[in-house]
Amino acid sequence: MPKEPARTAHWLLKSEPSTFSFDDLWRAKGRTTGWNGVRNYQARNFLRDMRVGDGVLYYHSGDEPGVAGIAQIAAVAYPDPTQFDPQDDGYDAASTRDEPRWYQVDVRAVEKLPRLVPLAELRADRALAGMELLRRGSRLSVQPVLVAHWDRVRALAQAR
DNA sequence: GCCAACGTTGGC
DNA sequence: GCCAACGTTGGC
Repeated sequence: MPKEPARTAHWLLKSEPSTFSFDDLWRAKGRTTGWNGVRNYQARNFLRDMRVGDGVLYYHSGDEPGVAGIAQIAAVAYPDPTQFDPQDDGYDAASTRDEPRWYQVDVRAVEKLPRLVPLAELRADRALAGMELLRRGSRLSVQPVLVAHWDRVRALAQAR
């Protein structure tokens, strides 16, 4: 069997900072948390494509939308336990432990950016044209990011 | 299988 | 508060 080609993937994860901000992740035990609660099939499928070490742009939605920090995938997908908890918002009565419907990964904070890179600035940057995040009405909370866009966002964070 | 109604996300 | 863009639900 041929060896798998070297693979570096990059992603963007959205979070409402009032729910769980990048600083919350930074302060978490091991700077790591389980990314649970995803209940969208497309997003779920991306979660299952993730590998340990993949890069993550940590995006804040809400009042001050923008990229807040850099994280990485710390564990590949495993069943999201909240789907089995009737008290949880993400409870899914149709999901079974034998065939779980929803997955999560572990995410670890790796780098505080010198500043939050505002969404408006991303939109204004021609090098980022075509980024999923910038599509009108884009709501997907888990998105793949092209390496060129990854590099560009990180460069913008260092600018000014 | 179609589609209308409804709910949610999230920017502005 | 408004609205665009979906995803889901349920009737038929």
